[in-house]
Amino acid sequence: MSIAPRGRGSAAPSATPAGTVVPLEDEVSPSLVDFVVDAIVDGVMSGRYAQGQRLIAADLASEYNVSRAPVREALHMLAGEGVVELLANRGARIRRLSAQERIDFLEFTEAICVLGVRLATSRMSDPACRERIVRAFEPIEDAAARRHDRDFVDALYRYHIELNTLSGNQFLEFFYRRPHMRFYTTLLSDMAPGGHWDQYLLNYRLIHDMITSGDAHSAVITFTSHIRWVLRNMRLASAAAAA
Amino acid sequence: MSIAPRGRGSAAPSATPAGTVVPLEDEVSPSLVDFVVDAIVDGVMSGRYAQGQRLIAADLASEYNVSRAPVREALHMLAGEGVVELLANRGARIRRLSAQERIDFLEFTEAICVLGVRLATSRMSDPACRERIVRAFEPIEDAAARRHDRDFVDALYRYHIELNTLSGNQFLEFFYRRPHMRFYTTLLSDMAPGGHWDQYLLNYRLIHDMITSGDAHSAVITFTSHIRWVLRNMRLASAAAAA
DNA sequence: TCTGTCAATTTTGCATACAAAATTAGGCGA
DNA sequence: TCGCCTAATTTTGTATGCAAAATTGACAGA
Repeated sequence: MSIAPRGRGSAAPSATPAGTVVPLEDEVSPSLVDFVVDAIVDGVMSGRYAQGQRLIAADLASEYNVSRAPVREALHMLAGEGVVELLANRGARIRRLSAQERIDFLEFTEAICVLGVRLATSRMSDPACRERIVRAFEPIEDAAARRHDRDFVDALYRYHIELNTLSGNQFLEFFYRRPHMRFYTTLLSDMAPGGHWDQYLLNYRLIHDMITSGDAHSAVITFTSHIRWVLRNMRLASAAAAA
Repeated sequence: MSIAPRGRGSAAPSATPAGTVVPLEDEVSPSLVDFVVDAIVDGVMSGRYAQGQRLIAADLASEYNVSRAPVREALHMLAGEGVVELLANRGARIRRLSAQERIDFLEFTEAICVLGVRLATSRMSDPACRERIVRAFEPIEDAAARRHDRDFVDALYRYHIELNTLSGNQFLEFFYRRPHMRFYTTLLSDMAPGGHWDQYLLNYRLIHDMITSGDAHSAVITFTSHIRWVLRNMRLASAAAAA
């Protein structure tokens, strides 16, 4: 586990029994709130916190060796992001997405990412941009070779971060980089490549080729078709599971 | 101004000088955090808080007659939403969007709303759905007749809320209803209809006709063309202002 | 007049205290 | 055994205190 920075207030919360993490002055001092936010997001990504799990402020406080105040502020921040949900008088839970909501989220993401694909593709005449995209594709190949679904979905997420950054649309970049997008995207890894690793990778290679060739229209068509195919698979799997 | 509910803690914060709002037990008691969040969002919508304005926690606390704790939690929540930005050791400001960021935001919104337009249009065979959309269009006509840009943009926002709700995509609905979408959309009213009221309204009537006719493809094309036209106008106006 | 410095003031960030709501545990009757 | 009631415990929501960072303001020197 990491170590909480320490700035102001008075000191670390009083009780510091045997095995707890002692806070130390690091180089810089981001706020404890940021520290806790990052820790919780990491915990969710790594699967340490499960969907729907209740988060007890006091437990988090002692785990990260801070008081409840920054923990509660962090939880409210994450609630604003949509990563946790706050129940009146009953604290915070990691937000849980039903299969349907995850399907809906992917459909939503398609709409967002299409914009990034379209705008970034029209910048491929710049070799430096093209190079960034080419490099961002490598982890996708790597994760697919290892058949590691979590890494695969994460690599796809990072690939689209690159696209959205190159798009030149600041808002798109800002939005896609926020923790909630990473959080929700991670939740897709349960369903994403499913049993279709080969076709999935083939599709993305095609998308990548279209993007790097600078043909925005074809890139959009190819990307959209791929996501619609994934959505069909997810809906089929979901219907099968219900029956 | 409204009145803060009161639940637990101990009581209202000690000092209650002459003209301050005395908290009262209302029917229900949503948390003070929710109360403050709503109050700040309302303040931003109504223009009482300006873009970039610094929000002093202690001032808000005494204004709403609560302590700083719920105010800080509310500010963190709004920071998670992207309505305010938190600067380290320097508190909160209402988020300010540059002209370029507002243009980028509209381009982003296009991508989102296209999904709602497409999905909702395919539901127009249900008369009840169609009726809701038809009614949601009336405030648009009304605001346009009054040439009231803020109301106009707000009516457009609500119209798209209806579309996104009818879309059946729960995530789209969830996302579009969040305060930050309303907040950012409101910021567009500076630039939105600009000097093009008549064409803008004509375009939206056409979009509305396409949607209610149930022709999803045409609805998407019409909507996209309209937003691209608005984007061109905004970019021209922005370039002209820079020169 | 402008600019830089330093003390006074303001404001933030965090820890802590405590009442009320929620949860848990234990016991009692069916 | 099961369900229900009540008391003990946990947990939340809010208020408050205080040290450090940021801001303000007054003042000296250019």
